[in-house]
Amino acid sequence: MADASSQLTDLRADARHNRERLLDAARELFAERGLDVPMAAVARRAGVGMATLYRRFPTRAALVTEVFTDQLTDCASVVDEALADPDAWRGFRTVVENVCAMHTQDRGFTMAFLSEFPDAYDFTREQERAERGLTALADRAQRAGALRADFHPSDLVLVLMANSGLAAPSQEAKEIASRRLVALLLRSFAATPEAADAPLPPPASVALHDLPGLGSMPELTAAGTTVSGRR
Amino acid sequence: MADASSQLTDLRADARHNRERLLDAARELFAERGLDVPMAAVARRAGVGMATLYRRFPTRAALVTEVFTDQLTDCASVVDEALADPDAWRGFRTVVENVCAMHTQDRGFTMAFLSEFPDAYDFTREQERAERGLTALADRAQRAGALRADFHPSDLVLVLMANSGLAAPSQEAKEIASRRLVALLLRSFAATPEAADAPLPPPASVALHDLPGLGSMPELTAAGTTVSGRR
DNA sequence: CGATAAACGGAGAGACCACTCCACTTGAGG
DNA sequence: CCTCAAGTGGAGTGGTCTCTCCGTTTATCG
Repeated sequence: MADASSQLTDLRADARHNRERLLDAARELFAERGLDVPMAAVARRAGVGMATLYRRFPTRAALVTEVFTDQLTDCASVVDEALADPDAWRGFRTVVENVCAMHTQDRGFTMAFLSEFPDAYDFTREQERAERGLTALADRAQRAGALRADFHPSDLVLVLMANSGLAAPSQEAKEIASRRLVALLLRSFAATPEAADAPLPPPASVALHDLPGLGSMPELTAAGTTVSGRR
Repeated sequence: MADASSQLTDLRADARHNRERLLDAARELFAERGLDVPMAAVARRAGVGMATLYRRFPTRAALVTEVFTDQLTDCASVVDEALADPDAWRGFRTVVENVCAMHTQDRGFTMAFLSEFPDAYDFTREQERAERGLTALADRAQRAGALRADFHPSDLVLVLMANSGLAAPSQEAKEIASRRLVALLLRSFAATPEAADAPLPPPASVALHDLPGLGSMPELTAAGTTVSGRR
């Protein structure tokens, strides 16, 4: 069972190097374009051939897992930090804000975080650890009278999923929207007036039009452009 | 400019019939599986050939537009109804609840609603009409002192996008989650204590695992099953 | 009922993607 | 420096999807 470590150290120097390049490339592309980027794009950005990518990461899930376990453990440590905060509400609030910010900044992370990976055991384990921590955090805030009694742990999942639904033409607009949404939801969770009446971050000023919506849906826009418009 | 109507009535009887079948099929499939269903699936469900589909709706956008303009006008009429309600807050609340419910029940509608269609002029017009109505509704609720002063019209778009991010293994779970999320957000918008302290619908009880997440992302699960697992 | 244009179905061209195979290259121990 | 297994790149295979072309069918009107 020392395979996990030996497999990596037994790798030849160039192979280990390429593996890093692949992970970097995947990290970038997942963040920018989500988990469904073509495998060839990852290989190309890493400057290696397809075979190298597939030899190192036999399935897409393997690559995704490898890329995001780091960030997932970061995520969990954010929770631990928050549990150390003497102010239960501030701890709770910061975690929600931070996790949502992470998800907004990295498109792929959201998708990975909200998914189940049948193969990725340690991924799932970290996921559960994060979940337990979050529940503990909520519990503490509730006992401190800062979090409403009708809050349910699953509401956190709701917040995460809601946050993942946000879309905007620019990354910046997306972050503004996320901050606002999170503040709105936190206000709804707050039990004390001072927390509930904290000022809101600026509105997102996104309209129904000028949304990327189907811009991220190739087929629809492609229908008009690919054939008739391209040439 | 009488083209729009004449084009339809000039259609041969069988063609008009097939056109209806295509719209019905598309409506069903868009609702179930989103806007990105294969065109062939639409044709097959309608019981017609590909050519018929493409002759009637040259682009996917044309089909989408045709399918959803009805529902969009329904949407707008919900707003008009709400404006007729003497209780400004109830009107506001009902609209948000209804629109979100519509979106949760129809996957495609959400995608269409949150998108811009460069070609679909009447679609855009209805979108703007709905937007104006919603703003008026919010204005009235604000003047009545039922809606917080820091509410901004764009927050409605936030609610819609947030709602669209919800995912769950079953349609029912999705609706429960949506109801809860909407209630949470409405609570955050409410200016009066009685509105803010209304009881919440039941929690969604979705965990981080057991989410469809990448289930709707073919590549990831397919990677493990298609080749090695299928046979 | 027969002529004819409108409408039809489905095969197929072209693009894209996941994943594999194999002839060539290169790092590392002797 | 030589050997050779480990490592590599990229062409190739099979599958899916969009959109078109064309030979056949059929509604409609005189």
